[in-house]
Amino acid sequence: MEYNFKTIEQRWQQKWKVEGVYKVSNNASKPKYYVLDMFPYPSGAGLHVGHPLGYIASDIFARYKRLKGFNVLHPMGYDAFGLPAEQYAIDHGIHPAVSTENNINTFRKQLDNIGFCYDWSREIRTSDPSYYKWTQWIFLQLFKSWYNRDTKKAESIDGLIKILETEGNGNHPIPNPKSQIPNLKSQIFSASDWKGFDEATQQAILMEYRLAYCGYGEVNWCEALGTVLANDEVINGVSERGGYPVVKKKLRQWYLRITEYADRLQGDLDTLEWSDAMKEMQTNWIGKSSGAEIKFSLASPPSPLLPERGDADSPRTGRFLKTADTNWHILKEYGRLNRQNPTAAEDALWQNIRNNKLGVKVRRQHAVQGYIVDFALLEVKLIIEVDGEYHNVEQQKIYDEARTGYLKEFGLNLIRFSNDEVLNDIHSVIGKIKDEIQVQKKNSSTHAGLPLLSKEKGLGDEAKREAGVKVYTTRPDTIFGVDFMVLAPEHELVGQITTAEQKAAVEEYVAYVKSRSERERMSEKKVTGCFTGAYAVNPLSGKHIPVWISEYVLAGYGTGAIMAVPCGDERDHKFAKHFNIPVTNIIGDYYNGEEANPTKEAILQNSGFLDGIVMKDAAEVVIQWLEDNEEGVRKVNYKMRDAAFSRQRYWGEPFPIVWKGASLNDAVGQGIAYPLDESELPLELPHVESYKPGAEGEGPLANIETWTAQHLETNTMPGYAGSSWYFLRYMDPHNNEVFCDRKVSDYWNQVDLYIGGTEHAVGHLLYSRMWTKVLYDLGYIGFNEPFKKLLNQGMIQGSSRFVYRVDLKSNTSGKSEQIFISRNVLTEAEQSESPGNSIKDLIRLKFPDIYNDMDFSDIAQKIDLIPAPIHVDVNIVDGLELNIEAFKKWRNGEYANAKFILEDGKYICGAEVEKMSKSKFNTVNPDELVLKYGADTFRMYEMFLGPVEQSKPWDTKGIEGVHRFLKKLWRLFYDEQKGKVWTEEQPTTEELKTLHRTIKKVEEDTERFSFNTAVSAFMIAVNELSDLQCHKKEILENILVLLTPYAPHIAEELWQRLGNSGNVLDAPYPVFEEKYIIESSKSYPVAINGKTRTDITIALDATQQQVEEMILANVVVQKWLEGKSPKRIIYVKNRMINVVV
RNA sequence: GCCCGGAUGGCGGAAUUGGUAGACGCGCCAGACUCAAAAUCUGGUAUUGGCAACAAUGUGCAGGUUCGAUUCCUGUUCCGGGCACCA
Repeated sequence: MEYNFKTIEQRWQQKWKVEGVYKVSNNASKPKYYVLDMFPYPSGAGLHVGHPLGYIASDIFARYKRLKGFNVLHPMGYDAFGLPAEQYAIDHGIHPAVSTENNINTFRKQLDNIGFCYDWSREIRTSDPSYYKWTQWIFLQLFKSWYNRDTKKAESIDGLIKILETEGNGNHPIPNPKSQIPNLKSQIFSASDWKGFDEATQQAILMEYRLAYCGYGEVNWCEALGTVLANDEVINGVSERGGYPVVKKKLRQWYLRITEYADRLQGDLDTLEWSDAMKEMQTNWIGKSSGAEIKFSLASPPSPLLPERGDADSPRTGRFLKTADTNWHILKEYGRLNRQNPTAAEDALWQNIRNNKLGVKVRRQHAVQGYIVDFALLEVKLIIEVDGEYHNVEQQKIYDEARTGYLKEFGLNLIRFSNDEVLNDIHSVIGKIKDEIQVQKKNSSTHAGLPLLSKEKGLGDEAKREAGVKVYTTRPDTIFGVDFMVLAPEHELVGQITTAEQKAAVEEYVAYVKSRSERERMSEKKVTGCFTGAYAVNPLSGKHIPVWISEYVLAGYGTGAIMAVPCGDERDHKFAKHFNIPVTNIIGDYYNGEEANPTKEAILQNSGFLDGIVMKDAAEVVIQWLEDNEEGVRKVNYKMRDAAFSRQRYWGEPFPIVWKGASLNDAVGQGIAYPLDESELPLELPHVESYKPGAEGEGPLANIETWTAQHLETNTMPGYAGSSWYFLRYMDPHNNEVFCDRKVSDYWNQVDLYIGGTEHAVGHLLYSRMWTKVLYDLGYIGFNEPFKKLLNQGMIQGSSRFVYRVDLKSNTSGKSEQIFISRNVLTEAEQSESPGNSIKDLIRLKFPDIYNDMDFSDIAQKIDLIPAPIHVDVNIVDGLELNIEAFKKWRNGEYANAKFILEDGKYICGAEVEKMSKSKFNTVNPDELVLKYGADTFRMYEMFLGPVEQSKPWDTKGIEGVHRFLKKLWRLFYDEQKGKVWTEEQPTTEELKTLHRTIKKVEEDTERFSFNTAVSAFMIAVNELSDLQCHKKEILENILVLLTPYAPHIAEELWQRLGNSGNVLDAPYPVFEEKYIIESSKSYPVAINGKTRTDITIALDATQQQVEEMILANVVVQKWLEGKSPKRIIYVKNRMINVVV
């Protein structure tokens, strides 16, 4: 009786399906376990052998957990929205819904072949309206929420509105300090301000808080194709298809405010059982760093007319009567001391006006125009003084009046309160201040001339210039080493600061950068940049430094501007060298003049008051100085940016958003975004005939009149929308009331084991973590991390085969000839002095007729003589030998008339390991292997290839060995001639030892996902049992249970044949017993000086002394000792013995 | 460029905590069964030298720590993945 896998596998697959054995219940007394595969995108190419690797691993583990008594959730479905289906629709005119459906059917058929234990009653598809209804619903929750930094969680936007109505936003500033809202003068506003705003302004402000918000972002715009391109569709600034130019274009986009979650996404990594590498990748992506944001004011270039700071003797220009710099610092120091020792009245007032409680920033003990004032409200040019009794003295009154008058001259108004007023009637004091603020605000438009100065050192006369340029640095300690500044070319100040002479050069450079992708910009080794003509002033050293722009500074990172310290940063150094900018050395011998040194150990030099301090200590000193002097602030920065959450595409979830309030003729996207009512969900994707983008680059939905007439959003959601929460839907897939019943998600909780590739390290895995946290904050689920344990599967690579073709064209007949040269013949020719001539000679010898007919004077022909490799289908190559007959028939006989130069009568192909892909003709279809060897063999072979986590090339050849193993297993039960051979005899101790060693090994290996070694353990067990001629049911049925997760079909068949009732799927897992494998002695390796020379068998309970005696008596050891006595004998129990001579 | 992995016989890989490098399988070689082939079974197989016993070398490369390193450290080369619109 033979092992007939075809019948066996079909029978059980059928039976399991009919009996619904994989259907999982949401309430069971058993403990739960949730095993999930990463959501597959059903591509048109179908499965190749690389795809099922992770699915087999998860299937094994799910089955193993089931045997161990768990209620296991193991679902599967499809991430069915996506770009490829849309591209296919553009190319072939087939609606994405149709091609996706077809692809899913193929996918499913292929999966079923392999015998997975998915509960298909829970299947979901993201493109199904009953699914994306809930994707839209969750989007609305994001839209209707904001992140409260005080409570550190997402909360309803209604709560925020209440706060704004009662206290303004002083305690909850707008998350993005760079945001600009029309009609809003200050980022901070009071409750009454808020009430005064019109609907559009209020909504614009709320948009700045929403977790899903609308903003503007750059996309790759290809004018010629009239479409937005993905990054990987852009190569060297041109489109991959067609090679048309691609530029950056600003388009309205939706975003997720994932940056608000940066800290939690970072911190909660500690609670996850993910590989360190994966955590590290997420950590780097989040990119938390701490340092300082430093303000550099802008200066005109150094010139005789405008004195350098610190040049006290120079005449001051214009109306700016300045305190000499030396005095300025003294005043600041006084201010600092005063702040530390406030009077009772000062403190009382301070507590009532700090933190923007007035809607205006208030500074205490601030130096203004040569005086220290108690409180300065610079935005509204208001000074508040709180006076003690001595101000009633006559002399002081005169003095105070003079001071008031003096400040007034500068447009500064001063109001004065006595200590008593403040301490006894704070409310009326606050009221007076508020009134005064209003007056000042009204007057501000009439005050001509003076800018709102935050301090008295403006050289320019524009507010923007005075505002200066903020840079973020993680190395404030290097501040004195700053030799220049670099802005991102798209930095908003570039246009304003560029001088007339540099204008043309800057514009040209900005245009160049616009054509570059972010990736290209970061990987560029060549140094490029352009001087703006502007200079910035280092706030610590006063030094004027040139301001450059360069592509290596990205607008989205930090402030979009860096202070360049060439002696400490490699890129800055290259830049300085390239543009001949002098380098200041602040690290002494640590800098060799050739290379930057990013050390933190150096003792600072050339660094003003920092001289002599070790760099790592200096950072703190600098930050302190910056904060004390209001030249900068301590800052935690994240590299992570808010996630772009819209696509200008058709095949994705529509946004449940309507734009209202703009005039009727306005395009969609103007006015105010309002959410659809939840009862209107799902907002179904309309049918389209064309997938062309809208006129301004919007998605195809912009072309549908019925859509735009309703002012519905024309963008669609990106691929990761549906996949960010799908693991929740599997728990409760048919619920029409909620996305997932809270009771059900409480039962299933987190995904216990999540299996998928590292390519999702930062995309999908971060987004779904964020969504989970939002849903948790809003109380919809009870856990804040989706995937407890993560297992990364490696890629299965293809092993490509190449043939080498020489193309020749006849001069006389115009006929072309294709000659294929075998790999090693070609190698020989290539290694000769003149490869071209060698190949010519080969052709002359082998095909004189062809040779004589060709004219080799043609340059093109000469070049073509060096053949380029051509991919050939791996299925017509045996090892490296090409099947020439099959090759001639390949591709509809394209190579039917090919000529070959062979070696030993064979054509040997070239080989290379590459990504498995149809275009490389190196794909292997699992269906064919299952047909030939069966699903059980296929499953075990995929596992046997090597560790799941590791990438490895596919080689079909080894599959025979696994198949042989299963046949050998079968023969323990049934003999071809004799039929049934299994017996009910009692097992021997040897047999029990094999069994229990196997139980231990397989169980341990499965637990640690070392499936390849588990397969090998099965092989060893079957080999041993064959040697022992063991056919005993008691042993064999245990092996079958162990095998069930790996080869379920054969295990079930034999289990039933042994006369067991019930499915092997639910059999009890064998229990390992130590007593069967205990040994009394062990064969120890004996090394002399670390080199193994012999073995000695020693009792396990031997003492050091006994061992030493045995060792010294050993003949081999004596030989190596050569009469000397050993220095030391190392005896590690159960391991080895080493004799040191 | 930056971040994360990986590298062990002809091939895939094993060695779980620093302790016999190469388990298991493929391939290859030899043998048994057979008229023959397939299938199956048995034995051998890191490299070099040697009839053998045995010896030397050997885990990408160069160093280091250690009685002992595939394993830990430093540097380096090559290959794979990611880098924000592929999913």
